[in-house]
Amino acid sequence: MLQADPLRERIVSLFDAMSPQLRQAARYIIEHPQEVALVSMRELARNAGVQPSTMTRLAKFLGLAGYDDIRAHHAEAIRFRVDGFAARAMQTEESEEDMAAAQLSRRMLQGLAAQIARLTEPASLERLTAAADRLAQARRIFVLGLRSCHSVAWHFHYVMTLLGEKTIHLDGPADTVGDGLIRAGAQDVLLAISINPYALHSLELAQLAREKGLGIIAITDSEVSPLVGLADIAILCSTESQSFFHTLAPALAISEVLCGLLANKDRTAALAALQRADRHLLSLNTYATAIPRRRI
Amino acid sequence: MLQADPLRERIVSLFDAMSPQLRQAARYIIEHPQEVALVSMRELARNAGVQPSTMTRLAKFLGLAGYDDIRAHHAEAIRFRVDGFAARAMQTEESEEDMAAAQLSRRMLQGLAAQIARLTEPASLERLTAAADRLAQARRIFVLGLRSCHSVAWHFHYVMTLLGEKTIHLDGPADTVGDGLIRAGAQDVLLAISINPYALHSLELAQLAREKGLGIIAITDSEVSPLVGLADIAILCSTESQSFFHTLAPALAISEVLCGLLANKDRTAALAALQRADRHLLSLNTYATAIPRRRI
DNA sequence: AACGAAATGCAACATTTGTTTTATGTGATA
DNA sequence: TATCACATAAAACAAATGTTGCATTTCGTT
Repeated sequence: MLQADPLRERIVSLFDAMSPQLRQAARYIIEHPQEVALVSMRELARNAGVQPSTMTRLAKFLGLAGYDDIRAHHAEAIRFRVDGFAARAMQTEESEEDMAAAQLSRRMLQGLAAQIARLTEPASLERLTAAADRLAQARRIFVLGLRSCHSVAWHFHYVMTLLGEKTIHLDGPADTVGDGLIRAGAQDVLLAISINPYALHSLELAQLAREKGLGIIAITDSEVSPLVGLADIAILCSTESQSFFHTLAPALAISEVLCGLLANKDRTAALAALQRADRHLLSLNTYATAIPRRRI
Repeated sequence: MLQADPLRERIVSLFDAMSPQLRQAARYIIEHPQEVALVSMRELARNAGVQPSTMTRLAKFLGLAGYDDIRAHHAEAIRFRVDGFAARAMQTEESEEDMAAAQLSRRMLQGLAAQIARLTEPASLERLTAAADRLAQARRIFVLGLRSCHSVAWHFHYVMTLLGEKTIHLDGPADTVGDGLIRAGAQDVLLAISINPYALHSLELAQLAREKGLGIIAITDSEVSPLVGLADIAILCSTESQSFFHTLAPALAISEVLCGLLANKDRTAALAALQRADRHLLSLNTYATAIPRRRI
């Protein structure tokens, strides 16, 4: 609430020009900004000790169309504080219609950045470190992410293969996705990634893993995700975006943090493993830094 | 945000006993707690995709007198949070090792958020919209991302399959990665994703595509990436992270923005396509929202 | 003191709100 | 298949909301 706030400043600057009743209303709004968004205008007027019409008149006095503008502004301020610096206004329907592409892009990116930044809340960090501990203890890590979540699952698996052979990616053609679990046991952990809408197969496999005694770490999108009940630890990521689709960027960020934490548990071993992987890939000519001269 | 909250816990614990519509309403409330206090019930219902009556029924189902109890509770939560962040700093009673882990996590996440936020610079936005335009014009889009970039390529492809059949994912077993380009021509575009160290195969395929006359859009990590010279448009994303590994979160964000921009070009068509995809997947029983009862 | 203008209170208005009632659909049971 | 119970959608409802017009009061000016 200490941020620059144009409406607030306007109220203050025009305060001296107001009538006594307007001042009383304005003073109450300045001193109880959050109440404006939380109660009805009539109740606010009652609490401020003025007539309802005074609130409307105050809005017009400020050059606004009506009281709703005041409320909308204060509601936005609350959202702003909760979401960090995200520009909200997702449900504004019509504005999205004619939004310039650049504007849509900016909004999407800012939203993503805010969602990732929100993962730094203590509750999330605790779950992240707990999950990393559990994964570190496991004999093997089975990684499961179907459909849209495949990208996250595969990324985690890929990075982990650079570190060692601990992970097994539950994926494959011809409906062999779950075959990896054949030899899974109580010493192992399943890292399951699934977001709404939840792939049925993911849930089935997670439950199977549970029955087999595996520990389960979930990356999912809600406290009421079906994975939460199955998992020992569930890390939550928001998936909402200003476009048609869900976003997986926060989920990917979580996956990357888990990799980072795991590597950090034994930095020298991680470094050695990475060097070995480097040598291997180098000897296979996997990488290049310039456009290759094509053969023939 | 994730503090102990009796009503919240009650919703979660009773979630499994709810009907589908009640669940949808409850899920939205769980995932958007602040909105409950900031908008009217009818608008909340609209955003949650349920009937207004469902909100009332949810309140009664939870043992409350009416919806106003739900709103009052969430409003109270917002009022309390005003100085809640002082209390939050106190509750961190972690071991030193966890402390370090949490610190690393926070640093990584903040870094990722900042990198994505930096993509909103005008130069990036221009390239993004130009790339989207080019992709929209193309007859087909070939998507190429190997090794670590597979996750981004696949995510782009997956989302685009929900919209139509425009993309072809250059991937496959048994060294058939490049086969998709056999029938590629000048009307097509290659979306190539590659970051340092650049997979040799990606560069070879990009060059082949160039020779075949395809347009090339690149998502890569540097102005001096070998892809920049090949590409018509190169979108740059930073990949540095506070850990051992490169991050792909910004690249994924770019991919998501491109999808969003493409869908935005014809919103009604996109909506129709998504609905058709929905129906298809629904009829295949692909998704579930609860733990499935396992067969035998 | 009297006038006029501005400020204020009050009541009626059209909307919108949350709720309840009434149909309609849907899926399980016998 | 028929039946029943239940979940859902649609419509109707009273209560409240924000707004407006008008009457009253207040206050400065003459």
